[in-house]
Amino acid sequence: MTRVLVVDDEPQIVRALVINLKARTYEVDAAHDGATALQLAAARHPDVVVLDLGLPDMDGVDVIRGLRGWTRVPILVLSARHSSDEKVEALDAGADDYVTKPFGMDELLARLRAAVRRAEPAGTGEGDVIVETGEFTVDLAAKKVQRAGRDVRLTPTEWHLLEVLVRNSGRLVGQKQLLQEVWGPSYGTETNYLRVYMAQLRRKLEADPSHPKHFVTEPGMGYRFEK
Amino acid sequence: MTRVLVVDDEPQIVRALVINLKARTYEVDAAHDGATALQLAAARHPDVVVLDLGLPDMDGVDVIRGLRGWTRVPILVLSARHSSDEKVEALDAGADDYVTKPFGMDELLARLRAAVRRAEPAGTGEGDVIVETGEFTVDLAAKKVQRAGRDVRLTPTEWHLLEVLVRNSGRLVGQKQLLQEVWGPSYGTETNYLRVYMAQLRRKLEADPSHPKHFVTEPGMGYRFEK
DNA sequence: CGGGCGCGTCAGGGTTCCGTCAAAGACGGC
DNA sequence: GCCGTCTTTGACGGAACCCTGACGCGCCCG
Repeated sequence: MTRVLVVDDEPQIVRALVINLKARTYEVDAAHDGATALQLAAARHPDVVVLDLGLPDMDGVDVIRGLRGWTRVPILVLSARHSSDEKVEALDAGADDYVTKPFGMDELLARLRAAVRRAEPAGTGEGDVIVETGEFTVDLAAKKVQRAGRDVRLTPTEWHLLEVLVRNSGRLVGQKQLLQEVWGPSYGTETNYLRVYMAQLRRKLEADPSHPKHFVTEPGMGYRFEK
Repeated sequence: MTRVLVVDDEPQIVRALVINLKARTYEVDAAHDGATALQLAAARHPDVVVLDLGLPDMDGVDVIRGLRGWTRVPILVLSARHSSDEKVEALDAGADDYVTKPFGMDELLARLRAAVRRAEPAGTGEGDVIVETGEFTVDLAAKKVQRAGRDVRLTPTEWHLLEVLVRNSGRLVGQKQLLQEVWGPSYGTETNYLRVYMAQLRRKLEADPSHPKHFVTEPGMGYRFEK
């Protein structure tokens, strides 16, 4: 199920979007100002954001920057402004598309589909969404982990953490980046979360959890997943 | 260098685009019909395609489908048609964006930048910048150092120091600059830090630490990293 | 020829960082 | 409204890391 975050301060627009999106089986969250939008984005991790630039509390472009600080989620900008400069500024700040009001619902939905489609992982054909180690296998598409032939049960947070690490296989991921990608942009310093959840992952997946081979700690820097 | 394929049958539009793109150091190919476009795309593997839908030999949407059969290259559609149905059809066929003529060049270029930006890998396993010497390799993105096939563990400070030196490969880096980049702006004179950590780096990476080949001391001035 | 300066090396101590455990709090399902 | 699961906290021992001071060496210059 695709999750959409709608951000607009005009209730009738939000209403129209929510109705149309829900009718097409999207899951929808709505925010009417920038602060709520950033908070909801962090909490719910939408697959795409529809963002009106004219918000009551902050500049829409700053909302884009706030999101881009920690996520690459597609951002589709709505705006009453037709000026070329506004469009360029929003797009260069990290927006993916820019639609001027009034807009046609069909067109908006088509642009939304396009944004979601290209954000999907490229590995549809033969791309290996499955990562194997000597002891366990991770299927990123199916969100499944197997060990010794048996499915391993992971909580949502555990899975999310595993996913970020596996997607950066072999590469060091800084603790700040991990925290922000899993818990949201305001959690850049709560390193104790990492300690607890890394321990959970190792207990569930490593052969010898106290001497991890695949989830390696780099003291003072971050963690690294190694096949 | 980013390569753009421009497809349009109106010579003046192609000309305007080519001039503007080349001025911004894009590499540009141009086609005036669909068949040539598909052929050029296959031969040159552009990073983004700008496609006019009104072509003389075939339907623009079929060009999109032809491309999407084998590539996910971003496609930015240009069209004189404002109808919503046309847009929806093109977008659902696999286009990434749809701009109606007449268009502003600034806006088009901004949309092009957005399309290229989101197509570039978030960080795929390969494609990292790797610096090699005869004895060890440094992967700056993965924060990984290998020597004789084995991973070498570096502490945060050691890594930071190595990073500054490697980023200035071949150039002399003054001790003051090194100190300030690694330890912070208020540390301009504690040269003993440098001595200690340079020794650590050499012990971990040089074949003969007391006769360094890659981390060269320039007495009284600073240090230099040599491949 | 001797002193001074800059650099390399080593080892100890204070501090930060990490793994582990347990328990309270929040959330959702029945 | 209760119960089980998941998340968030807090505390503690141990490990890793950073700073520091001392010493030896080679080079330049007096």
